[in-house]
Amino acid sequence: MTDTAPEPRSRNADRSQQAILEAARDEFAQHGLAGARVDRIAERADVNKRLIYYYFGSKDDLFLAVLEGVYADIRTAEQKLHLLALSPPDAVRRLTEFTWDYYIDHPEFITLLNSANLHQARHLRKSSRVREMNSPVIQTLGDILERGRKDGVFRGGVDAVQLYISIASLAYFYLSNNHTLSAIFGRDLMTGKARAERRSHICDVILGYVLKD
Amino acid sequence: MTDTAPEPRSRNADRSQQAILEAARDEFAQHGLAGARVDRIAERADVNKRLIYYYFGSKDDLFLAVLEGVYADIRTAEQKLHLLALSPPDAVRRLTEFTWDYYIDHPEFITLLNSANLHQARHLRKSSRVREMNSPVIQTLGDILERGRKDGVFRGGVDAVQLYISIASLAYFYLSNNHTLSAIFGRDLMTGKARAERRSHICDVILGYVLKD
Amino acid sequence: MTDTAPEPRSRNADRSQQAILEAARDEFAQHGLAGARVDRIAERADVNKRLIYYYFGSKDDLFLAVLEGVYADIRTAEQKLHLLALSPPDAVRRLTEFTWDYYIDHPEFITLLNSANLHQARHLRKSSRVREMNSPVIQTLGDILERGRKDGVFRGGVDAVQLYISIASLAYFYLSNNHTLSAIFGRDLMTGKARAERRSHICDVILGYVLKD
Amino acid sequence: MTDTAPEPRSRNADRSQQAILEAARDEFAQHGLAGARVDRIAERADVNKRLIYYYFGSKDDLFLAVLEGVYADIRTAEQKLHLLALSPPDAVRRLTEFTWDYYIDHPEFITLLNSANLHQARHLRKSSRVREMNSPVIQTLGDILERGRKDGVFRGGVDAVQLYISIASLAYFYLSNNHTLSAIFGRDLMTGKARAERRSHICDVILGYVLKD
DNA sequence: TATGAATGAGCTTTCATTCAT
DNA sequence: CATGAATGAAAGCTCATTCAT
Repeated sequence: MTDTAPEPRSRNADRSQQAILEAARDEFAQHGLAGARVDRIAERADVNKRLIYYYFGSKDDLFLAVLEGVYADIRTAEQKLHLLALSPPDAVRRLTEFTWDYYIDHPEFITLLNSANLHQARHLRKSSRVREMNSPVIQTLGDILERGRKDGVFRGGVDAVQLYISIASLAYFYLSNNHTLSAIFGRDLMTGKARAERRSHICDVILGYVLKD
Repeated sequence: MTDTAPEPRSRNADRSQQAILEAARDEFAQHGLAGARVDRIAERADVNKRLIYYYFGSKDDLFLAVLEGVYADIRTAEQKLHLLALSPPDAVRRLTEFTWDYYIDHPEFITLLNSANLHQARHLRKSSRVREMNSPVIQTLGDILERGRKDGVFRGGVDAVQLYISIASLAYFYLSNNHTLSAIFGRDLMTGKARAERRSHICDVILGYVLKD
Repeated sequence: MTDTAPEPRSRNADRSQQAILEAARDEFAQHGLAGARVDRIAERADVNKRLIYYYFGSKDDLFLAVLEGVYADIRTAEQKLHLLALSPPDAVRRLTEFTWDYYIDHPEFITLLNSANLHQARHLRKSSRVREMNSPVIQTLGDILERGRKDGVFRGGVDAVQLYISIASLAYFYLSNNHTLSAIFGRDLMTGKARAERRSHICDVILGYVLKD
Repeated sequence: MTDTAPEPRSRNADRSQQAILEAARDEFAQHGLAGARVDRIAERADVNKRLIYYYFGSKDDLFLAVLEGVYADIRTAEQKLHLLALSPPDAVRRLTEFTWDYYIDHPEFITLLNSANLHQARHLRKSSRVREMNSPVIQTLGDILERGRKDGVFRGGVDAVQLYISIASLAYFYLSNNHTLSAIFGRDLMTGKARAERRSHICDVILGYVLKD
């Protein structure tokens, strides 16, 4: 009966929480954990600062909540890839392109992860939610590699975790460090052309590696 | 005879500046720019806090000085590789292994770069010194790729900058993000064994890519 | 019945702001802008130092708020003089005596103005409030001078602004510089007798000037 | 023989001291005692900061030295007026115009005096030199007033000290407070025309007062 | 559920001054 | 006579957090 019954009391509550989370995500992404300001988060979210503490307890806990959110988001997106419906080479390419595209579309993901790692992931280790979210794509990728090997198109002995990390590496580092790289190489790595070249290069590297000669 | 030249009057000055730089490098590496504390830097360097401002002007400028230092260090180390004395495949492997080993030996390099990028490299852009330090290894790598292609061992069409970034990517990301990755995959990525595997994997990926089938 | 209206929620806020303003006025008057200490202001006002920044933003802005306050005060007092109800000579004498008495009763006004001028009134120029407070007494004084001239008791060609400044000058300088003057002339200029003589002298000078022979 | 022999050792010493005094005078005039920076004084004087302490002991003592200097200067200038050679009205006018002109030419004099007074002249009271410099012009002015009265051109009962202070007041206040006055009256009081008008007005006021009807 | 007022601890930076040569 | 190196104390200001309603 009351399945779809809206709970009027919690409407604004949900909205406030959501607004805080989004504001916090942007603020943490932009300034890092230490550089982020609770005041600015309240301002961005257009809520009273006290409310942040009411809902999330502390700046650190809020940061954790943000991290859990962005992790859940990328897992959800991975889920929709349906890699098993593709041939092994296509699946690997698809995953590689998806990874790049996702980072491009969610630049905050990168700086948030960097912050988490600066603090030695002490936030994540506290979070059972994230550990349970353990990427199911690893299992899938393992299956694909195995099938490819059986089909005679993939080389053998490839560890799914290593490959998954490598795929992420090639996209992540370029975007995460684009400012210093651009400064050092004296060329803008974020023009449309440069990005297309990188995307293509990454696929070449990954497929050049997994494909049997 | 005058080998042991009389200590110049600025001897202690140099020592103080050096001590500050090292302490700052560690502090910034550990806590990021915003999280670093000038007090702690003074304590680590065993100098009066005021002296930091006397020599470096501000926290930001000190950060820049640290960045310039670590960049100079890695450039110096790259210079000693003598890649041109090796066959193209050996040279690429050597560069790849060097990159990994350097990051392993200088973990502070990674977090410092992350901090610099969080702030959109605004520090680096102010530094003509760094821009002039523009990696000469790129030129070398280009030559190697060209020679390998002529020898018929390397595929053609490989951009030296892209390859250089990819080599760095595969090492950097693993180390930079090892905390979150370890948490997510539920296994310690920094054991001796895991590191050896990664080192080997990276070489496989890079050589798998550049070598002609 | 509701005479003793319920304390509005901001009651304490107002009280705190007022306490800060008063404490700041005294501190700035005593030590000048640069010599004033925010810590001391907090102590004098018996509020947390942080609250000063919460309400006033910065030491400079607080100084401006103080200036606006003392200007508003003297304008209010001038308004109550009802000069137009007096004969021209009485009105001029009244204004002159009021000016002297006001400075005597509000010694902080003088040092605050000196501070403002040391900083080239950059605070005041930012304040539209003060500019709008443009002394209406000037208009009144102009009317009085004109009437006196028509009555044949005042000399002609007297500029109201010049006269107003001169009236202020004769009182202000004596009080502002009384310390150096006392030191140089080797006599205490602030005894009751000395003050009475000065008050009388000022009236003589001003009236000796405006009155027709 | 060696009457005019330069003392080489003290040449630079004198020059340094003089440079410091001038730099300090400007710095104190510009920023007040509390706002002045010893570093800036050293910079302005182009001497090592340590030298300031070597010669003057402390910031406070340096300020006193500056004060003594500017007092000596104005006394010297007054001495050259030869007021006794003039008719009483001319002498009074001459002194009035001199006072105005001197303040115009030495704006630092005004802010320095304000600073001294802010600190309740505690510096001056320590200085026997200044007390001994007790303005001899007072004596002269007294004589002039007496002669004028005997001549039947001046009113009687005029106190020389009061008159001297009034002459100074009318010039000093206008210049000292010109920034706030300009802001309030919304007109620039320092244009050439405005200054000429003030100069003339001051003479009118003083002579209007002392001259017998 | 929501909020304006308030705070203690600590931040970066400044400053007059002294040390050592 | 002159100076670069160094410092203790304290300045203005910030920040995450809590109180009171």
